[in-house]
Amino acid sequence: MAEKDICEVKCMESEKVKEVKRQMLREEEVNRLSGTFSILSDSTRVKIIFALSKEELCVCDIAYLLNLSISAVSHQLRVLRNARLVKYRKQGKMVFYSLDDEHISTLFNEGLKHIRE
Amino acid sequence: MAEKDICEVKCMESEKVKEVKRQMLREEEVNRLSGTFSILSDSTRVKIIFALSKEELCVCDIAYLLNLSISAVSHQLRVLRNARLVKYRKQGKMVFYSLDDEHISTLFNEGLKHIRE
DNA sequence: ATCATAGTTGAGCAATTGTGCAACTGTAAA
DNA sequence: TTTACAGTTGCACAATTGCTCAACTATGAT
Repeated sequence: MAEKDICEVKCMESEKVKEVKRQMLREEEVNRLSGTFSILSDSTRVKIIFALSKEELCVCDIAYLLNLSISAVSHQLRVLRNARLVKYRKQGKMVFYSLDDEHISTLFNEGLKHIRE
Repeated sequence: MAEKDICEVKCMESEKVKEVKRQMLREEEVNRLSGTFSILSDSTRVKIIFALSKEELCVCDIAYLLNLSISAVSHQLRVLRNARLVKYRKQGKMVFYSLDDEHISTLFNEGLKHIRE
């Protein structure tokens, strides 16, 4: 990031580059964008989101479906809760989770379309 | 992930859960999906993809725009190359990069729509 | 051939992240 | 109240990741 690392051709002072610089995303937008994608960048969370896109499920159901510990699932559900991607409903000792963001399904399905070409 | 961790309510043997299990994504799909999202989960790569969605740029241009070292940018460009999200064109000593995947722009813009509500 | 420059690459480091473990909360049944 | 169970949480640790540094390749100019 030192000035010396920048090439001397001055290509970066062209109109083209200035225009890109002008349009560049703000730091906050970049962070929210990469943050959103990073939630979907883990295979456990992908499986959870897929499962919840089909049915409302309790923590135990999810652990069973993913063959993972209750603890691991709960940790990931917290991530999804913090990101407001899932909501939950308590019923006795059990907690039922479901998706709480229509955008995320769209994003998720766009990703599916991508990998399926 | 031990059996003991699974609850004893047998909720996971309901028809509902069996049906989700039947529809569940294959491991390979899950990995490709989370892999795709993980490429977009880093703010540096988000900026690079955004910049390249506007213009074809050389490594130096990108480093200048992102205020990062040539090396750091080159490392990230390799990630994008390996994922076949960018292509490059050599011209003398310089290397010009551009997007090489129409899907990724769609996914990217869907993400933008998400954060902008 | 020699030198300078644009970019690549591997090693190493610091920061982040996913999961297991164990202790904890809260609800229900005995 | 006591006990059991569904789920949560903090800590620790291993694995991954992004960047720097320095050495390297490749191209062009002298």
